[in-house]
Amino acid sequence: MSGDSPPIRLLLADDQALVRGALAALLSLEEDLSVVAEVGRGDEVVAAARRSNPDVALLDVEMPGLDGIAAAAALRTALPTCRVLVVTTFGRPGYLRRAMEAGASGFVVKDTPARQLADAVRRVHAGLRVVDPALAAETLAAGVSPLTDRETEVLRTARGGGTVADLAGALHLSEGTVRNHLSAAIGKTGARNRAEAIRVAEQNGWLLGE
Amino acid sequence: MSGDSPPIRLLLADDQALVRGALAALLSLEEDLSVVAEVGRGDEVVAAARRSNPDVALLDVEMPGLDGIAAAAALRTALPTCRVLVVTTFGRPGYLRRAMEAGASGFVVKDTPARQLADAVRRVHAGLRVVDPALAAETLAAGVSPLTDRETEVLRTARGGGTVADLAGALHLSEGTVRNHLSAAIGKTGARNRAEAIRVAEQNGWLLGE
DNA sequence: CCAGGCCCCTGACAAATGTCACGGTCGGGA
DNA sequence: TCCCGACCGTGACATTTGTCAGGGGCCTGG
Repeated sequence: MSGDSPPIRLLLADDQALVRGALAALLSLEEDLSVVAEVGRGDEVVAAARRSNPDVALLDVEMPGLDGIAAAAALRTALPTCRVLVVTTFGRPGYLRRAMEAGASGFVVKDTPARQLADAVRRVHAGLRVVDPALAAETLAAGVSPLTDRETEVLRTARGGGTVADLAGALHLSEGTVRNHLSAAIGKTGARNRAEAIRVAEQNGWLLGE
Repeated sequence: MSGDSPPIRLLLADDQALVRGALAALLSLEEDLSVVAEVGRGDEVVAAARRSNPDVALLDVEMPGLDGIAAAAALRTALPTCRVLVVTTFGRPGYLRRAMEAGASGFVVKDTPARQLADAVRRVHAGLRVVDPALAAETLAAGVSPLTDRETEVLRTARGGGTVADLAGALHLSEGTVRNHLSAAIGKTGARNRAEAIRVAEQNGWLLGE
């Protein structure tokens, strides 16, 4: 923090241009931080990082092209020295878990006061981990997704809201199989509906990833 | 814009503290703008505005307590001189329509480049209207909600994802009536499902307000 | 006054959905 | 090796959902 060390180089990834720019403005107020790249899609993160060589990347989870978790994983392998701080709207347990598994160093929800963001960045840059304690507890409580791969896939496809026949067609499965998977998912989520099951799974962040 | 006129006083309302603070930072970079109040709930807008007497209020639509549209209406009656600029994540046709009906002067989606925000604020302050042309066209095309009050209410309640019996209980209606309203809504939205109907109505912004 | 719209209810029906029991394949442990 | 679990499928079944045709009450505008 003594004035003459080079500033921390930041990459910002968020699909909403306005908040992206606003975050850039916010972070640029800090003397020791410098925004060196901004992207609006997950699949542009690695390329931009290669060009600009940031110290810390702030990634949103909900992004077109590639979600922030996957982008974090890709970034970690491409530039292992670059730390990742996930900044997201939704504090879903599964998001946090998967972000950490993907190699993120920090996880911040957009509810947190603006002043804490710069500190989070500095902490992450210093090699520390930044996680909201309450969310961490919730994550432990929620546990890993009980859904099998196929069930997850079926549920994710069902999100669009089609009939069983549609799902069967889209997934190249029999209607009966689709119904079985859905039934299993409904049971495991404790829901009474397909719709409820989708909501539960979504809130827990179980519908992400491949 | 000649340097010595007093700055435009701004009120910011957004439930996500981080973006709220970030927007404040972004707008504070402009010489002629000054953020005089920040709130995180719709039902705090009027009180904060009374205290700080802003020239322009930037309101998010999705907020706890009171949605941004309703807050805009309340603000317009409480402080008619204060202009309203709605800043929202979703460019839903119904949102724009209702924002305008509520007396908003401008409507900006969070996808727009950050640099345009300050200009939008200045335009609104100058008495002009600010609307994304593409979204305006879409709004005209989408038209007013075809749903009757009751249908809207049933659909909004059904969003939570319960069985017909649940809805009937929550709304103090007969199950048959609920089914009839749902059926009508499904027909009017062109959907094939309850779930699809909800999605369509939500995307068009037909599920807001009372 | 009457027509028309919205609201509420009933009852019956077809279609979609959810559940269950069952068999079979395949791969990875014990 | 054998067993277990995930996976795919079938078929039958109960339940829920969506549709339709009615009926009445209430209000509003012509």
